[in-house]
Amino acid sequence: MGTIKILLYEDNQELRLSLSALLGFSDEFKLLASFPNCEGIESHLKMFDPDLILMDIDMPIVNGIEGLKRVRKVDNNIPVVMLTVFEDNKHIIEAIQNGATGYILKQHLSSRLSDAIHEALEGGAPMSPLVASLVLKHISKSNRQKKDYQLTNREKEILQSLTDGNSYKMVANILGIADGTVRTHIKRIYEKLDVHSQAEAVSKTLKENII
Amino acid sequence: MGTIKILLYEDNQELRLSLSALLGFSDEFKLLASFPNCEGIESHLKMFDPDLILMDIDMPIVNGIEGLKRVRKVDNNIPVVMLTVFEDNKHIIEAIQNGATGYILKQHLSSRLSDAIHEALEGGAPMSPLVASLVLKHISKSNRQKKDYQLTNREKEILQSLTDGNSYKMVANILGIADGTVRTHIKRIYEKLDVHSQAEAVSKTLKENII
DNA sequence: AAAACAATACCCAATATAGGGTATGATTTG
DNA sequence: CAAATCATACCCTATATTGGGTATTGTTTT
Repeated sequence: MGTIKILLYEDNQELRLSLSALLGFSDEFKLLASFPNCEGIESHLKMFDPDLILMDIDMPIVNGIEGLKRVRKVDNNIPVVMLTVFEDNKHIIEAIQNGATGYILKQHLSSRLSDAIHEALEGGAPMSPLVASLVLKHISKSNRQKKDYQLTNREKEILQSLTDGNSYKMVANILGIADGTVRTHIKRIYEKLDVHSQAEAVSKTLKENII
Repeated sequence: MGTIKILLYEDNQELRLSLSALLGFSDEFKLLASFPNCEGIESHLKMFDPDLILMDIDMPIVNGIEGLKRVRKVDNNIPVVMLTVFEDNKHIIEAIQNGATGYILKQHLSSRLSDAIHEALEGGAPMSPLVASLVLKHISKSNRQKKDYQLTNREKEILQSLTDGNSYKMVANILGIADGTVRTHIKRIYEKLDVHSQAEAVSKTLKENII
């Protein structure tokens, strides 16, 4: 494998220099250029054709999240490893949702940078454990403790079917029971969920992950 | 800090032995006991009071996911690091959703185990990069590319309001326009989404993240 | 400037849904 | 074994929703 060509976005000059030095230790890395923010990143991509991008998040003018979005508009594959001093929940999740490849805390840079670059190029997602922990919490939060509405199994089946967009006649057909029976169940479901229409029931069910 | 007390669940005897050896290299680790599956894990917790649990996923009788659930029922804090040979998307996500602390591929055990244990105890989430990558994809998939149904702004507003569970009369009130107008918009929305009821529209909207 | 689109508003009729009942057999629970 | 719960099924009526129209006023686009 040839040299790994890297672009760097970082507003802090000191860190830019030390990253440059860090990458210079090995001649498998080549720092093509570095910029103090993501302005014009689209043209940088064309101009330099990098293998990987290292990107700070908190930068003036055009920050890392915005930069990441711009990159992803034109290239969905190039690894973008985010760097940050802050274990900033919001930014981390936002970066990940926008397709960041990995997320390294600056405090771990000296020990992890080289490994991280290789991992990113091999399809992995280099991540400081503290970052990973935030991500995990985000996930398990998102299927957080669902309220228990004490629905019976049959009621859950019916609510599920309603939630799939079926009218109650369709539900009756699908489950092979009479319309009236579906109605009875639905009445009870509405009582338990405290809703008064199908739309509300579907909305509540999907938003609260009830089933 | 004293010795780190560890419980191990792993059905493969060979691996159990090699893990035991691996932990034995450093006297900061103490393997309290190991079991071929998670049966009786609740009483093991009481009996041994471990600092950390290492757990295989694929085990007979009571597997790692089920074991993890049982642990989390009685203790939300103890780190549980999952081990697996398979980069099995489903299991990984399921484990994480059930509160796994970290997730190490067995192929990385010899190089990563010791670090992983420390990271887990320090509140981090040790994760093989390939695992992390799956997790990230899971997250960004969940806010994936939304189809464009070419709704106008007004239509989006109205669909949003419907999706919040409002009837169209309520929508009319909220937006300060006549019922009939809401109706007209809704008709067009239904056409564009190709649905034929509020429930279907709400369902499609929430499931496909349309707004 | 003509054509297309967006947002507004109304008409009618057929169907669906919501909320109020009652009832029965089967199963689960105390 | 009695009581409670679950799943089934039906009745009635008022209201909501859907699908089919037409129409006016601006605003964009061509």
